[in-house]
Amino acid sequence: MPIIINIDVMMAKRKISLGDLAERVDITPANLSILKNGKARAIRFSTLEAICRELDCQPGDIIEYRPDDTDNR
Amino acid sequence: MPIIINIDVMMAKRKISLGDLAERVDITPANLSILKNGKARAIRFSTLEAICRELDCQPGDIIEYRPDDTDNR
DNA sequence: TAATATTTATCGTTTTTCGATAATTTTTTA
DNA sequence: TAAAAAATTATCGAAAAACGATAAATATTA
Repeated sequence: MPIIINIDVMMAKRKISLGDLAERVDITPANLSILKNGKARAIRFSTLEAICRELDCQPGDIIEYRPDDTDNR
Repeated sequence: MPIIINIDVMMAKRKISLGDLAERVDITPANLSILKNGKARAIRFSTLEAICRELDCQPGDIIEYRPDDTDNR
């Protein structure tokens, strides 16, 4: 799946742990971990909003589309 | 909800209609319309991927977090 | 105004989030 | 290096939501 989730960089910038971010986003650490590590297949905008709010960033900072090389158009 | 979906700009850039984009993304025009007009509450990464692929853009080009003014942090 | 495109709505099915929880693994710290 | 803490992974069930199919309404275009 060439949608890449990268929350780690912003977390490092904000110096916030997964546990703390989970608490502020109001989601369990287990579920945030799943999302953070690219195991989720979708995301609710309410969750995305909370993450962006707490990390003070844009969706584009944590979600990337990386076309695979076979997909040249 | 301060997550703003803006697919129109990229569609205009690529000169593609909603119907055509829907077909290429393999989703019904009705559902793409819902997504495009901010009526959806979530998105599957598979759908986001297909949209980015067909519009040749990044998630950040079509999804924006706009904090509301009461939300000053 | 007629044709076409888009939006809105409803229903049912399927998918997926997410909580709760526990176990496992990794990382940090003393 | 051993213990503690944090993060990851897994499972189950409930709730939410995507999405298809379809039709109707509205808007746009020719």
